[in-house]
Amino acid sequence: MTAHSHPQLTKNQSMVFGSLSEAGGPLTAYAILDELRDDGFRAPLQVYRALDKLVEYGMVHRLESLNAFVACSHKGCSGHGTAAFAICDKCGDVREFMPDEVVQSLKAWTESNGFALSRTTIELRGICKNCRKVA
Amino acid sequence: MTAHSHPQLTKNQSMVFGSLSEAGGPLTAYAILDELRDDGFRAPLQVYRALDKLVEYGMVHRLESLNAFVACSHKGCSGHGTAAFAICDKCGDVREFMPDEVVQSLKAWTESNGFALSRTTIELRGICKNCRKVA
DNA sequence: GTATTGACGTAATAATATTACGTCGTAAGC
DNA sequence: GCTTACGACGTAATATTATTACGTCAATAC
Ligand SMILES: [Zn+2]
Ligand SMILES: [Zn+2]
Ligand SMILES: [Zn+2]
Ligand SMILES: [Zn+2]
Repeated sequence: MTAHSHPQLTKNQSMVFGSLSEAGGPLTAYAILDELRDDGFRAPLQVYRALDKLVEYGMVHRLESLNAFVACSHKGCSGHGTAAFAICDKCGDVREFMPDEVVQSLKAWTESNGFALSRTTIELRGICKNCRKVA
Repeated sequence: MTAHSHPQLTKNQSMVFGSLSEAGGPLTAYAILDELRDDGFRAPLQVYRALDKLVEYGMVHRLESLNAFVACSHKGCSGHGTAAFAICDKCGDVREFMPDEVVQSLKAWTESNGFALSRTTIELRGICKNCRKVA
C-alpha cells in the first residue's frame, strides 16, 4: 500500500469511517457506538479498534482537546503531514488546515533540541467566523 | 491582580500546586488526589476545582494528549502566552517552550480566517534527546 | 442584617478507554 | 494436506477521567 492509496477496510472500519464521514464533524467513540448499534455494534472496543486503524491510516484524526474523532477533510485522503484544527466552541465546527510554516518551525525546534518527533497535536479553540457574525 | 502577580491561593489550590511542583512533571488529577489523601483530600472534585483555578491563573498547564497537568516551568509564573510542550514517550519528561514564530503564524491564520482564538494546544510527542542516547 | 458570592465537602454518576480472554478465517510454511 | 501464525472480531469486565447535584460555610456588599 502506497502513501496515496486507501487500504482495504474491514467491515467495522468501513462502518466507523462511514459514520464519521456522514457526521461531517467530530464524534466521540461512544457517539459512534450509538450510531452503529443498529448495525450490530455492541461494545466500545469495536469502535476503538476501528478508530485505531483509521487513525493509523491517516483517514481519521483524533482531537485531543475534545476526546473525539473526525474524518480527514481531505477527501479520499490516506495520510498527509501534520494538520492543525480550529474548533469552534459555539457551533462545534472543526476546520482542518495544513500550517506548513508552523510545522517547519516546530521541526526546527525538535531538530535543534534532539527530539525525535513522532506525532504533533495543534488545536485552536475559539469562535468561528460564522458564529461571530450571529453573536 | 496584575498579569504578573500571583493570586492568593486557597489551601487546596496551594496543595495541588505544591504536589505538581514537587513532581517536576505531569500528573493526572487522580494521581494528585492520591498524593494528597494524607492531607485530607477525599474526592476528585477537590482536585479538579483547584486545577481549574490554577490553569486559569496560568500557573498550571493541561496536557490534552495525556489528560494530565503540569506546573508551569517558568518559576513564579502567573501567566504567559501560548506554550508548546515536547513530551517524551519513553521517560515521560515534558519540556515547555515558547514557540513565538509558531504562535505568530497561527495567529495570522486565525486573523485571515475570522476565527476568534481563545486557547491554543501545541503538543509534540516523541523521544527526547536523553532517551535517544540510551536507546 | 440580609443577600450574594466563592470556596469547600461529599456522594453519586457520567463519559472515556483499556485489559483479558476466547473465537474465527485466512495465508504461509512445511 | 496439516499446522502455525496472524489479524480481526465478540464479549465481559474493569480502569480511568470528569462532571452533576446538593448542601455548608465564611467573607463581602448593600
Ligand atoms: Zn487530514
Ligand atoms: Zn461556530
Ligand atoms: Zn508556562
Ligand atoms: Zn525521554
